[in-house]
Amino acid sequence: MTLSRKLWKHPTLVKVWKTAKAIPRGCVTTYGQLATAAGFPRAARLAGFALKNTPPGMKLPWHRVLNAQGRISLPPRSTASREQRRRLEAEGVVFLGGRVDLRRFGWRTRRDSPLLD
DNA sequence: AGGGTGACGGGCC
DNA sequence: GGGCCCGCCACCC
Repeated sequence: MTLSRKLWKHPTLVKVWKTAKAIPRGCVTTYGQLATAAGFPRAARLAGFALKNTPPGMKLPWHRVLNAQGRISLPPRSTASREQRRRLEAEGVVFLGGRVDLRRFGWRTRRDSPLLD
């Protein structure tokens, strides 16, 4: 939105958006996992940047991305954060004490969690 | 070219 | 568990 349209074609960001689209309904992932799954390990901030600058109109489950503690990373009382929580709960994701249990609802990919599955 | 900034994360107290 | 402190990638002056 606030940034230039040139960003919308940036290959790195495109990969992040594309990966985000694959997050299944009812699951959540973290910024770090999203970045890793997109091919950029240790670039969690990149994932946050990409989501923040998602091209208007692009259909993508941005609400399924939480921080590593299972919390919503948007400003606490903002309409955006409430919207995120509302959407997640509508998919059956449960919040306890403002947190989502990533072991229960976390999206598992082969690449970033070889220990599981 | 270099410094500041994020919807972040992991290591260390 | 909660702060701090860096490192991370890409963007912006």
